Amino acid sequence: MPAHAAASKQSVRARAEHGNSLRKAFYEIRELIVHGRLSPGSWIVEADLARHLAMSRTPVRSALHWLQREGYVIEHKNARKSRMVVAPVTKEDAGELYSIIGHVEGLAGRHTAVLPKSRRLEIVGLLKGFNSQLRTIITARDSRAAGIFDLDRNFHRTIIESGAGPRLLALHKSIEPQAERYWRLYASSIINDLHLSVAEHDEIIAAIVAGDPDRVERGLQMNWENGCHRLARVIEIFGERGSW
Amino acid sequence: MPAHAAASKQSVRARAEHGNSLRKAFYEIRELIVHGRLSPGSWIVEADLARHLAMSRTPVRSALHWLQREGYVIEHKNARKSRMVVAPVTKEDAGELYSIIGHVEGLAGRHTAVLPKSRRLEIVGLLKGFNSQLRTIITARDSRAAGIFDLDRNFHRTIIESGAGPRLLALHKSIEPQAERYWRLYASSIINDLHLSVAEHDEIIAAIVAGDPDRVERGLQMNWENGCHRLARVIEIFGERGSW
DNA sequence: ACTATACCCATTGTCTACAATCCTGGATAC
DNA sequence: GTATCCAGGATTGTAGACAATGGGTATAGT
Repeated sequence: MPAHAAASKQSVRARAEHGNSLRKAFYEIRELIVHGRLSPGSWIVEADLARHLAMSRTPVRSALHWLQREGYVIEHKNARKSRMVVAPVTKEDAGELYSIIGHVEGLAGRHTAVLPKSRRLEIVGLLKGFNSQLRTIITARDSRAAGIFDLDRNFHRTIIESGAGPRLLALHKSIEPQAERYWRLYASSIINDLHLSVAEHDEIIAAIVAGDPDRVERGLQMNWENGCHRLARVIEIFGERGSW
Repeated sequence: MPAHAAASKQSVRARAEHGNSLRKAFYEIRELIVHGRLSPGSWIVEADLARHLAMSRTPVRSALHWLQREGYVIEHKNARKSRMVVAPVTKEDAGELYSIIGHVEGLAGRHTAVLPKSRRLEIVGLLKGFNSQLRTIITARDSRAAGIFDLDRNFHRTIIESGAGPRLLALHKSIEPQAERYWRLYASSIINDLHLSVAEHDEIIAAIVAGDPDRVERGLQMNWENGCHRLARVIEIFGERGSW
């Protein structure tokens, strides 16, 4: 079948790209927002994004709706026309966001706390690993923000994935990445307080070892709440917009 | 401009419908799911829904993505083709859902609890109204499920809208309607236990009057947790699928 | 110079067409 | 009789076209 063979050659590329545009658009646009390449408050034009991502407006549009539902993008509605803008960055928003994440993680943590002891110790092993890596970075005064953020995220994600059911996990996955925006926008300054967060992580680990749901929940909530305070101080100094 | 005039005649209808399809699709499909007209676990075909709603697949498709993000619809992914099915109804899911709602409302309730006293009393006035209406229905043995559900929803929504910020409110609005599915599927049996829920509402009211955030949070969480237990018993008896 | 009005362009919301993929059913070979 | 494979329909994913709307700008009138 030479016809088939010829067709398959073309479809190698097509097959690889068909059905992935929406996902790709979602993650790429989210990346743009989280990394501040799309400045908070700036106005989004579907066609521009579509060109940038080399795809049609259809998947871009859907992706934007997802992002809107999750709070990365907000809608200026004039009658029935919706202008989308990148969600602005404010102290109030950070406070609410961090508080929600803290409570969501707290709820998941409660379940983690009552897992069988063997499983808990397994988890604690991972957590201690992440935390000691963080300590290493601190003492080395190595300020590669990316690595730090990933370690912190892995710490939390490990707890949540162990304890949360599918709904709670999905909720966490949709909310938590938004904290990354604030991390990245104000990272350089947050890093100085990293040792505080690491200490709070130790408390959380201890609580998991003890198998005390209330204590785990409180620990996680506190970690986020304190993180929010630390962040608020920085925002106070540097202003609310993603500058540049 | 006769051409313009002729065009405007056509556009009277078009103008009324332009830009509302997505919203309409979202709410109508959600309604279908919540009311059980789309049976849990059944397989969704975009084109069928589009025909049913008298619109093209595009807005339907977007609406389905929203619903997927919010958990009304889940995705059976085979490679890169996603088949959407109406989210099944299970005891586990109900438990997780109710727990999440309880904690989200609890968090909002904390803020409500620390509002100025005058505002709190104003809120409490509304709440007492809803609750006394519920009592009336109970004593009258009037089992119009719809009214009961709305009253209960208004009770909770009043608290949340008073205390929650935009993010938390959006979160609540996207999660809470899913409880309605369970209400409706098993309503007839839940109503018998309504007096318990009403009593719990009284405790919540008292906590708001006292201005005690912990107590308000606990009250709301308990209300949902107990509701979940009551629901679980019913599911146990009637089976997990939306029958009919 | 300032305001009001009308037009035009930028942008969004929807629709239709097409490409890719999956699933089912039947035909064929063993 | 059963297993396998091909074909065709059914369904999803993307692209591009088109209609509608809103805001900005140029122009004219005062």
